[in-house]
Amino acid sequence: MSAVLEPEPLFQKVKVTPAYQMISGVVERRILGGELLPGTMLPTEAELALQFGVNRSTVREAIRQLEQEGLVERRGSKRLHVNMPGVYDAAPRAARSLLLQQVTFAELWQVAVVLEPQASSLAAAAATPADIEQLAANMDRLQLHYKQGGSIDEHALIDIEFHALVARASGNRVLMLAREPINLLYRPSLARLQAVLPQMIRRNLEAHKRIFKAIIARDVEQAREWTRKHLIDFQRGYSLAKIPMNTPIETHHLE
Amino acid sequence: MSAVLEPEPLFQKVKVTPAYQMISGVVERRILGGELLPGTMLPTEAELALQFGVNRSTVREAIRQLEQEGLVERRGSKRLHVNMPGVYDAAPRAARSLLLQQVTFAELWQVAVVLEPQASSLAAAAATPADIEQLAANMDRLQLHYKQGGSIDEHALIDIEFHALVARASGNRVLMLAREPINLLYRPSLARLQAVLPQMIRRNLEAHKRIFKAIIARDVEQAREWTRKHLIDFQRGYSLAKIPMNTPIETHHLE
DNA sequence: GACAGTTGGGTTGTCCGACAAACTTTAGTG
DNA sequence: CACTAAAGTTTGTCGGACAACCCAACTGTC
Repeated sequence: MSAVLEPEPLFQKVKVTPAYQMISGVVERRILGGELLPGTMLPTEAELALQFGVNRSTVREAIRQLEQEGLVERRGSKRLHVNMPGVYDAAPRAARSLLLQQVTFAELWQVAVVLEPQASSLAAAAATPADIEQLAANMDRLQLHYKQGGSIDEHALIDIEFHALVARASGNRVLMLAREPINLLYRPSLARLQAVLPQMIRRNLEAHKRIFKAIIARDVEQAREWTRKHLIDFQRGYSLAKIPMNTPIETHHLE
Repeated sequence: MSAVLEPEPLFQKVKVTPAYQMISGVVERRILGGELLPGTMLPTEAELALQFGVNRSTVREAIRQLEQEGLVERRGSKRLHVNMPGVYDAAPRAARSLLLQQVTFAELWQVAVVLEPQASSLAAAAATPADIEQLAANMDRLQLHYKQGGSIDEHALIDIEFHALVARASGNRVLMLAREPINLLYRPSLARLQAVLPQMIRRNLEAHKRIFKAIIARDVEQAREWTRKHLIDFQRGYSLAKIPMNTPIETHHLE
């Protein structure tokens, strides 16, 4: 009607949020805020519907979101449990889409070469006895695996775990999150490389040993430096194996 | 029954997956596999229900999952669009949970101080004219904002954008993803700091200028070095402002 | 009384049908 | 031809319903 003269609107457009989003939001904040502790059992869907005053269908849509975020989990196809995701397993989805985007080894390496030394260095400063114990266990497994000549892919897994443990030992949650894509992309790269250069396994074992020792010794600089060399060695492996750095990383490990 | 003698079971337990998971799985694979291109408009819920042969409620639950993953998006009005998450906006969820976990400035900084110089350095090597244009535009805005003395929070936003643009100019998708948490956590830190130290704004402007120039000049080392100094300056600001490094980063910017 | 089998309640996964609100398209009007 | 009003779509939400499944209590037998 009187669209000509538009006197400053008395009210702003209200931001209307769907109920299912409100609900998943409320639960999310409760969990992240620490009110709902991991392991807590949530009420049944019907009960939730009652408490929130909405229909069960609506609650279910909210649940699907929370499930996807990893904040709640269905144990044994039954009741929902709160499941605060440890920072490390936070971003698997995103990394998966990376894989399919044909990320190259060069991209992976350029990030790893700065993040990993930092992780080691921080770990040397901050590692707790528990961290070190876990690292030691990992070293043992790697050594055993080397002696017994296990499968290449399994070796790659242990190798990756080592670096993940180092990152965890740093106690830096941002670092752990930032490292997440590396974690995922390492495996195919490493496996491919070791398939071509078997001697790589031995070199890796020794590199890990040196890094581990530096961490125990609380030698921040040594830890950083050995890790840097480890990474550079990794890259050298690629050129030795004559694999171009801009090769996309394999994607067949997806499902 | 005859539970005593259990001859090897003829059939294994079949893994039964809920329909909503099957559906979200199918769509996910289609998108990630490249069959459904970003921007494609999906059918309506009713149509999807028809095609999959399930009820609309079931389709909706599947959609909630896909939405959460960022693979589909409600653009503007209503209809669903395919939205292959460009690496940059990939991990907002995870970063949010970080915020609420009371991440400290020290943790943020320890990651930024290695990632950002690397980003600049790579950008100096790889920036396209389009990248540089965007960076220039950002510089202009920052300068304008400085002269006119705009709000602190807005300044922080432009500042953050600069670093995000640099990362994008690196062309390294892993780096962009790894940087994501930094992106989110920067704002509160920066805003807080600038509130206490107004001169910080001028220093930032000049640091950006130097980094920008180094990138245009394709000077890889300079770009890295200036960025490193920029970061160290940032940290120094914290101690100047007498804010302890292990202060948790504010969380009230959440919603 | 111990134990196996049965029964029944609780809970999830799925479906059907319905309707208001918001948006889009179409038709109609000046 | 612009512009408005009506009709049609589509989403968000609701209520109810039911089969399948899991768990626990119950029951009858030895």
